[in-house]
Amino acid sequence: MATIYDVAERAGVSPATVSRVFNGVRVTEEKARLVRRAAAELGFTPSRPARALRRRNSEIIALIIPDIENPFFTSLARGVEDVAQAAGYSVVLCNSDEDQDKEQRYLAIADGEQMSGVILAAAGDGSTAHALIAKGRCVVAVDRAPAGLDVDTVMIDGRSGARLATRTLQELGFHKIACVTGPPDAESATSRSEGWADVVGRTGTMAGYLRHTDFRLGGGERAMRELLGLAEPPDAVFAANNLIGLGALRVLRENDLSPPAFGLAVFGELPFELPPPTEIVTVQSPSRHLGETAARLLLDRIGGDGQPARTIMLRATLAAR
Amino acid sequence: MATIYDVAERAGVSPATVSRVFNGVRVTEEKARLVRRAAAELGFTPSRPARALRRRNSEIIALIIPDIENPFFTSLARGVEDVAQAAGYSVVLCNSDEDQDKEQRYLAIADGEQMSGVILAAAGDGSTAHALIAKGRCVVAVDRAPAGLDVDTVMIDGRSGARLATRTLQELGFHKIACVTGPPDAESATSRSEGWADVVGRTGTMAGYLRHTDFRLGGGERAMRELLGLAEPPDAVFAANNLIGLGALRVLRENDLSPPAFGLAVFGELPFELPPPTEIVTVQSPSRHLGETAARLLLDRIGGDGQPARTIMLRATLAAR
DNA sequence: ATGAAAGCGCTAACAG
DNA sequence: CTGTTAGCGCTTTCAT
Repeated sequence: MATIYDVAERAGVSPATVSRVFNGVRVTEEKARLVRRAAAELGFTPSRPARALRRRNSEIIALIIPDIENPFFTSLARGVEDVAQAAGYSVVLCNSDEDQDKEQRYLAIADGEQMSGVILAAAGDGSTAHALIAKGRCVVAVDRAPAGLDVDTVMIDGRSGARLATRTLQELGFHKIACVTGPPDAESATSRSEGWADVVGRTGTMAGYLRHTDFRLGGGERAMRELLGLAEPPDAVFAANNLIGLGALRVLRENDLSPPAFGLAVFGELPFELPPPTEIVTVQSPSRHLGETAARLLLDRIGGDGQPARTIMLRATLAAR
Repeated sequence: MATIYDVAERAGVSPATVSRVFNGVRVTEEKARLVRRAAAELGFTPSRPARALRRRNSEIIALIIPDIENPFFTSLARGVEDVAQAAGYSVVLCNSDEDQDKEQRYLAIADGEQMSGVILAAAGDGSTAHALIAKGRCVVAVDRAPAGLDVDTVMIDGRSGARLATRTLQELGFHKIACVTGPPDAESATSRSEGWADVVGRTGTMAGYLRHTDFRLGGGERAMRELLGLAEPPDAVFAANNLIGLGALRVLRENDLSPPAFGLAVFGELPFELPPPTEIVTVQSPSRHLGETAARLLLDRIGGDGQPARTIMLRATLAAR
């Protein structure tokens, strides 16, 4: 492993000069050239740990997401990555697997690793980030606002998106619209069911039509089965995320109730867009944009921006059908 | 930021003892307790850069994949993660976006960051990894064997899987079977088209039925359109990966040729399994297993295993229909 | 503009 | 078993 000393010796300059060249500090063009050549000849790569140790900051940002197999989060990750890359930061993707312990472990790593900041899509109530924040490290919450965490937050306006979806189902002629959403302690879950309730509540068909489950395929299947088993089953369902929607769709098809025979509205993009024909009402969540925005906020903070915490709401839109 | 010196002082021991406690080296239980308490009180987290600098190794492994939005790779990532975690390693996920430059940049980071090793699903011919290997760092190739890179490699036996898929189409009564595969310089692409040729070649219908494109949705669409435009179009197609398959499916549906009217076989799992009914022949690639195996090989190497490079072939299997 | 030198926080000999 | 000490490779004053 070549070091700046090796490079310095070979180039006939001091280590400090080598460091300067690699950090864009002004140096005579001639010496710079010498240094670059020597570095290339030696296959020199600066040691990031050494630099991080010295500067107490690693130019890495951690992105902690609860499910790497969910296209919503991978798309979000792309957004983060694009912005971070452009600013010279690397992104470490951490998959918490909806597990608070794993999440905590990753937060500890982000801390110990002296990473510049963390973008967190929290599993559960995400209280685990407090320690980091207390140490003055930059944290941005995305998609899920952990209870009582005073940080910049980027969210999807779930309530208005849910209203949009539910209203569209009504316009399509459905009137017994159920709702399957995520766990009651997740803001993203409750805001969406609230949007649904805004539209459907007054019609008085709420009894038993609201289901909380997990944001996964299995949850959607289970809830859909329960709904179909009701004495008076619904004629349509609003699924609060893509996986729930997919699970519901599966159960519907099993029961020969494919849309549009049975109304289905889904919050969030389906993977790769299912091949048409799809008679499904889709509310596109701007996942990539969400990531870009979160990254930008985080970079602001890393840059020393000290204003009070902001919350940004991104609106979901009806996909063309 | 508390350091081991702060902890040592507070606990009334030497810094070395603190270090020992945090590294599982034997220390009197009493002192250990003292240290742990002091550390907790100070909110001490060991500095990973400092440790990495000193030990010249960071207990991080990089996983470089060409497309984070492809479920094949996210599933592979899960496999890597599970094994690495269990061994106390963190995984850094890097998305090269099928871009050699990005890939190179990530390899440089992995080097500079003194990461313990790299698992690489190379974009293109991946020659870019040579420098790393020359420096004696551990590299394992996965899914794609970069030309002339002498490292452990984990692959899917694409040829036999492709044979399986093509033969199944034949058994279903299709006899003009086309093949859409990836770029000719990707081993994963050519091995699959070879498997297809093994089965179909003798029937003499090869003329114009083999298409090379990229491993993406758009590539599948384009190739499928071309195939349908042929004077004598095929009656079935073997898609060499999931995205190509999805693209082909889209075009088929546009043309009212949904399977099973037109035969479709796909190598690799479709996202979340498309909701049934699916009349598609699917050859499941053991993506997660692939990741687990690669991680295990890498950990072996990191552990100092010096045997000659191994190549492991994992077999794909026909999914139940 | 450049060099000398002092650490950043930790680990690993080496002594005791 | 424990403490002392010398760096790991880099950045960054402070002089020059």
